[in-house]
Amino acid sequence: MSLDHFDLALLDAVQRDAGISQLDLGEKVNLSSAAVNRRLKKMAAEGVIQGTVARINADALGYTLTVITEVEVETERLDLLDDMKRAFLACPQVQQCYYVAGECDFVLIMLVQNMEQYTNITRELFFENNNVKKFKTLVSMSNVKTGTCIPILD
Amino acid sequence: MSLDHFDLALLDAVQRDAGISQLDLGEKVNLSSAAVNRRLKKMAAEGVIQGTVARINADALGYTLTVITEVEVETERLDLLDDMKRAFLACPQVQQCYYVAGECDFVLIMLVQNMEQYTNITRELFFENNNVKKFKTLVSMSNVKTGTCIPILD
DNA sequence: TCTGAAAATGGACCTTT
DNA sequence: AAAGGTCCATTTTCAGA
Repeated sequence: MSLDHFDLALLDAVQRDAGISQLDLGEKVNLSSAAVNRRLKKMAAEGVIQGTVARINADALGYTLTVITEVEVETERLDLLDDMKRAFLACPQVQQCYYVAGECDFVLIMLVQNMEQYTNITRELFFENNNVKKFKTLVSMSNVKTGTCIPILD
Repeated sequence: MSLDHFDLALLDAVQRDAGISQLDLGEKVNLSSAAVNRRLKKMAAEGVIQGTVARINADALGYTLTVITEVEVETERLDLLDDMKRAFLACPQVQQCYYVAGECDFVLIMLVQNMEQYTNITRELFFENNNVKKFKTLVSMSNVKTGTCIPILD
C-alpha cells in the first residue's frame, strides 16, 4: 500500500491522539472530513492502523515499578524457545519481550506493583524453567520515555 | 482516586480497544451508556486515562528493525544526565528510555528503518557525547510482545 | 465535495440509596 | 450527597449522489 503525505500526516496525528475528530483532522491536514474518513478507514482495513487503545496511568493502579530483565537460555532448541515465548506472552506483567542476538537471548520489560511481585514472577518464569541458564535484573529509576510513537515526519 | 470494579472493567476494556462505543461498554460491564460516559470522563479528568492513541504498523512505514541499546555514562553528574535524557527524548527513533540502576545506566528501545540509520543515530547520540563511556547494542530478531497493557483483572 | 441518515456522545433531569 | 437511569440535543461518522 502506498501512503502519500496526507496519509502520513494523518497517521502522525492519530498516533499521538486518536480522540481528535475527523473534522479537526481535516483542518489540520487540509482535507475534507469525508476524505479523512475514507483514508482512515482504508488504512485500518489494510492493517496500517492496527487499532486504538487508551493509555492508562500505571501509577494510579499501583504499578510503580518497571524492571528490565535479560534472560540467557541454556539451549536454543526451537521448541524450548517457543515454550518460553508463550510463557512470556501469557504473563500480563510482561509488557514487552524481545528475542535478541547478542550476549543474552531475551529482553523483557516488566511492570510490577512491588519487588515482592517481581520476585514471585521470577520464580515462575525463570527459576522453574530448566532452559533458563541465568538472568540479570535492571531496575528502572526513571521511565524517561515511554510510548509507541513511530517516527513519521522527518 | 478510588476505582471500583466497574472502573477497572472499563479500563481493562479501553486499554485493549478504545474504539468500542460507550453503549457496548455499558453492556459489557452492566451499566448504562450514560454511567459509562460519566466514569470515563472522570477518569480522564483525574489522569487515570491519559489519552487514546492509534497503534500504527511500523513495518508498513519501513521501520523493520528494533534495537536495544545499553548505555554506560562517564559521570553521573545531574546536569549531564539531564542533557542526555533530553537528547534521548528528542530523538523520535527512541521509543523508550529507562534510567536504570545496575551495570549500565540507560536502556533504550529504538525503532529504525535499517542499520545505516541506527549507525547514524549512534554517532549523534553516543559518539558525539563526551559523557557516554560505552554502549552495547542488542538487535531484536523477533518482537515477541509489544504493547502497553497494564495488568488489571487478576 | 456535498448532503443526509445513522450512530455516538454527553448534558439535563429525575430516582434511588 | 453520590451515583444510576432515561430521554434528548448535539456532534460525529460514514455512505451515496
